[in-house]
Amino acid sequence: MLKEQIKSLAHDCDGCPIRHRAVCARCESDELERLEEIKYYRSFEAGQTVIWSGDKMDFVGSVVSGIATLTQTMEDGRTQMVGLLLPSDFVGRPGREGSAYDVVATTDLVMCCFRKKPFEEMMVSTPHVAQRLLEMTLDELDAAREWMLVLGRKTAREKIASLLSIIGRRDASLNLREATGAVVFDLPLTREAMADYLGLTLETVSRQMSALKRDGVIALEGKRHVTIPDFTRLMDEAGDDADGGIFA
Amino acid sequence: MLKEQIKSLAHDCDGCPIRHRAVCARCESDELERLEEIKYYRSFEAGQTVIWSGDKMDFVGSVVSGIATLTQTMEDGRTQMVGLLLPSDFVGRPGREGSAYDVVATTDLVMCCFRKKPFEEMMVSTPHVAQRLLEMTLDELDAAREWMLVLGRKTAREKIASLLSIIGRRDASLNLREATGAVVFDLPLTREAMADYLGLTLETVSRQMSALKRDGVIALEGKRHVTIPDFTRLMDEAGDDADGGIFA
DNA sequence: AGAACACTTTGATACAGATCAAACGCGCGA
DNA sequence: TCGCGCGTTTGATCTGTATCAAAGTGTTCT
Repeated sequence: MLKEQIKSLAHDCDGCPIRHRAVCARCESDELERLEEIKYYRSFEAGQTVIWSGDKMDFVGSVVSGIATLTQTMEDGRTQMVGLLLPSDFVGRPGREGSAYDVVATTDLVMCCFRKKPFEEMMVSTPHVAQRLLEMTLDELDAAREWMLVLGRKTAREKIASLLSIIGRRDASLNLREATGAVVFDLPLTREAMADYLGLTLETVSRQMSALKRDGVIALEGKRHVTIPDFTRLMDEAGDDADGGIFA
Repeated sequence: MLKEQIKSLAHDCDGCPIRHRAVCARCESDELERLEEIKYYRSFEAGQTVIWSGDKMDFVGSVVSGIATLTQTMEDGRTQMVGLLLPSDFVGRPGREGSAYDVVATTDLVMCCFRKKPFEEMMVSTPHVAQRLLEMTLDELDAAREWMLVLGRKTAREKIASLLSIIGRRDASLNLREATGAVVFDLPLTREAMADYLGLTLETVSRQMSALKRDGVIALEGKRHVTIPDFTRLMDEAGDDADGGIFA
């Protein structure tokens, strides 16, 4: 059924779900035509590795649907997630041969790819692509730095609350909000992936999830379906300034 | 004497020490002239705050000499360094009003500034500036992600070794290498700043520095002058793949 | 239905690094 | 010269999270 998804959106940027948020967001229709010429879709199943760290990357691209992770691993197996790729996020670095990270599909994944060489040429000739990529890279850098504060200075409980608030914020801005004001979403990550994100062990993640549930900060249905009755309370637990930008 | 420094390099990009590495690196001479028109120098003393988090930033700019830090602080005072700014590094984000971080001069500091509005206009009209800024931002993102692995997964000893190896690598590539092959440099950071960089307490930093010294991984003269007799050994202690790219 | 498997929860214990506390060294101004 | 202050070191103790271990849940395959 992945193949079906691909067929359904093949070669039509106008109907593309990420048209207005990805690298191509700023492109005029003539620029878009040039991109269409060099683009192609690839799909990956949940768990599949998209790129191995160190491998030569001959393409760059955008996540169209699904979720992928960027991880770094030490020789002894310790691993740290360094990026969480959601639809519209960009993968790969123009001007670098190999990937510095493992890219792994967390869910079934569809990517819109461009061969690297032609894309790099477009970067020079099409300022709108380069502009948008700069903007996206700056956003990613901001996110990485916020994450550094989480990794370096927050307690396990605060880390979990921070992660839930990041995911909840994103989902709230797009779709799922209950009439009551509660935020509801499905966790796209296993306990182990959450641990890799936060620099914890999966046991600690599990314990802190149980604790947040016991304290009424979150409600769980099954292991993955999360309800946040009071988002401000969650932000509080995350140690973030509760300036509540989301609910403005 | 800061004023003297400023005078000595005022308005002459050709003699600028960061000419070939900063945002202006790719500029042709006509583009450089346009930059010269909107640039001005500012100097800061060690310890001075360049920008407060949340403040409106009406300029962007490059570090010409000295060192500055980017830090984030929680309400209760926990702080995490999220960037270490060396000569040629860029400060500020085109397209954002306020700064998300405190920028503090760690040593006496000279910056080459551009008023934000004209600089943003140049970003559009001068592709070489935008191209170079993208490249630099991607490098910073890579550095931030390497740092995330350090913060999330490394032990205190590995963290210290990682920091020393980062500073040592930079200095080794520029200048100070002994005939013996040893790397020698002055630490530009206090123990407290190192702790903020690494997500540790200053006591732990001090203890691990003592331990590395005791074990012969580093030698100290005074508190700040560091000698690394065997860089590969240090990389080992940092838990990094000792693929020794520096000494290639 | 039952077995096999992946993911998760919970418990007992160990330990790295935090915290609290004291003292050291050194440059600087009086 | 003294003494003050800042950065640093070192010591004693505490604690949050990792580690080791076992059992629970739910899903897929036969």
